[in-house]
Amino acid sequence: MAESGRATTRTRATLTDVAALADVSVGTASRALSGSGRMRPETRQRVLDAAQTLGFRPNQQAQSLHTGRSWTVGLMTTDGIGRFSTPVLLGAEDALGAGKISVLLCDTRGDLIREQHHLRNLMDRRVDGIIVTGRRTDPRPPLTGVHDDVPVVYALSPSTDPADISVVSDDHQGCGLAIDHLISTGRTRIAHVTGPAHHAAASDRARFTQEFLAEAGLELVLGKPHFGDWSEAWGRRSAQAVLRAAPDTDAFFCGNDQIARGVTDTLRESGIAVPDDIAVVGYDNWDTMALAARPPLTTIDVDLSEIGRIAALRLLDAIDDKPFPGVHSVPCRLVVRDSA
Amino acid sequence: MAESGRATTRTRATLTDVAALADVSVGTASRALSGSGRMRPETRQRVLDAAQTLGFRPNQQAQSLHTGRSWTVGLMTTDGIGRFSTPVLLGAEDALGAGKISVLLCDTRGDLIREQHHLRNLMDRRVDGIIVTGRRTDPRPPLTGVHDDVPVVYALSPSTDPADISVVSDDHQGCGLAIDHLISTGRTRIAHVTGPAHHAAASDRARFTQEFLAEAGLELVLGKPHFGDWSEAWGRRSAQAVLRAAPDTDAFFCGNDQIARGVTDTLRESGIAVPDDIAVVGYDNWDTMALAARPPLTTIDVDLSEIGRIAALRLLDAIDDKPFPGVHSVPCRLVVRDSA
DNA sequence: AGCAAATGCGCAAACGTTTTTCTTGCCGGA
DNA sequence: TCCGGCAAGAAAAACGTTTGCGCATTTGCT
Repeated sequence: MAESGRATTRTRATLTDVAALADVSVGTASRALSGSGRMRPETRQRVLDAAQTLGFRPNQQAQSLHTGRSWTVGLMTTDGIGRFSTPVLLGAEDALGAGKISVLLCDTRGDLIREQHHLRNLMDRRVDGIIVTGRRTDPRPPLTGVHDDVPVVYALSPSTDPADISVVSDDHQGCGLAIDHLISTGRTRIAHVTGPAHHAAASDRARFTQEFLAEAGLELVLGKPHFGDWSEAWGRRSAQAVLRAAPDTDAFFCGNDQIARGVTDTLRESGIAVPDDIAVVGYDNWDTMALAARPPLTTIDVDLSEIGRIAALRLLDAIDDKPFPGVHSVPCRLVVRDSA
Repeated sequence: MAESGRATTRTRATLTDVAALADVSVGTASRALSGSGRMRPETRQRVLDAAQTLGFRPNQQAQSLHTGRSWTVGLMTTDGIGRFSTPVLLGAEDALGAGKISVLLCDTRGDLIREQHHLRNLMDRRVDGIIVTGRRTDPRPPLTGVHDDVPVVYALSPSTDPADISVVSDDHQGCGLAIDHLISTGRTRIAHVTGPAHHAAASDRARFTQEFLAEAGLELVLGKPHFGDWSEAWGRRSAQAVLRAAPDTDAFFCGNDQIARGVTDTLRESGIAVPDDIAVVGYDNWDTMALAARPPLTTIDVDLSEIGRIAALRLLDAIDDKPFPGVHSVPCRLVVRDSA
């Protein structure tokens, strides 16, 4: 690489160098730097100075080899690093990086072979723990081949094994926020448009929505949720269909922001005022969608980075031999903008 | 973690264990497994069998400590892990993971303190190299404090130091694709709407666009590019302004897909047919935008994951002591959909 | 003054590999 | 018979730390 100017040292100083310069043994140097052990303040200072002048930084690999801790966790994301895993990942990285733990990124692209490959790699590197995250909220089978003493936390997609540690979004509470908001602003004829029924994120939210409505003595417009896909196009189409079949609808609660945006587009183009005539609530609080919609969407923020953060904290607990098994739910927040 | 069923071994087998089981010395065991050194085939087989039955996997930390290579590279992303860095990151991870190299993820959130913190961490971990990526295409100052023998590759945002290794998108060629396409489909009154003038991505593309038009004996509608921000709202507003001032405009070339989408929305709502009356070309090929627009956008694909891949390959070269300094441009692709 | 206790620090083992050097036994050739 | 050469594998050094143990030297107490 051999650029001239900006470099620091040509060969890195080792503890032996420091010890030599301070005229003590390596053991003493080590203790001086770690602050442990008893020694004359003057000696300690001499070591500190030596380390300073040599720009000494301990070799993590050597430390890890000795202590058995790598100060590293694996972050497996099962589908690319999409819109959902990214904030989770960042939340985790943030919480872990605050300590001296680094994150090894592994993307399996949903491929089991790749997952195994990465997993072996992580084991070989003696990671202290693993966080697994996926795009879907559907439960996933637990990782296989993880060594006993390496804890695993599942984020976003819980493990199918309830004895594992999982951190998920509280869809139930999220739907409650949305429905409460709509009802408290006087809406009673509420439609629910969402993604494919075979996605947990769609079917769960639909079920919760109906439960909350039932508690208020209401039921969905047309009696049932509208399953489709997560796209704007589906939002546009379903809005048309609902308007035709139930013109007195006064609110749409949508399974995600893209659908919600599609719905608002159809409404606007049909000359229906949002939220005056019909209110629209989205889900996810995906900025680019929610803010660009006309009007900007009132929506449920899933707080993905908080999920990542909690997952990291639970992992740290488990690494520290104080695991909290089970499913941990992270509450959502209602973000009120102009659409409801 | 103490689940019962799925585990493998309670304590991991070490090379010493393998050697003991095979009744050879550790040195011999090591050579048997690495395939180097001469020995009786029978002995080698005995070691292989022992390793197999014990499920032996070499401890990477120990290997690294000895060989001085960590088989690890740092991936520093300077602003969250946004829409731009993510594909770059994945491309890099893919190219590196193909070997046995793992990726350490560091997010600086644009904070210099954090950058230094992460950098020290990476140095302490003896990474073999570093890839730096940012959201903007503006050049960035080189990393400071990197040890001499650790190569760095800058992806997406080039380093201001031309002696560094940078991999960027070929904006010049990309603009050429767009303008060629528009001209070859008979457009001559082309407007350019883009982001803030102080973003290289905006000013560069604007300049290149004008150059290509000039080559064809044309110039921009209203004589100059329209700088604003990267939002749909700006796309909508500027489209209105352009239509008012230059009603004979027959094409919009936009600095990104969000602006392009805003433009198409305004056109559609003004009763102007896209692309029959006016063509629209975006930039970035951001699926969620380009596909959801009406009509779906013809746009320039920046091939971010290829940038990541190339960056990884250049880094491997440099790690291998065969660096190719300078700026490497990755060509864009024209994706033709329905808007032009 | 004399002895126990405390202090300061060096020595060496250990972590799990790889690699170099050294030992042993065997064979063939003079 | 003796020795050179060679093959197979053992032993040991090395990578850079941390840490238990023990040896001096100092301190404190009678």
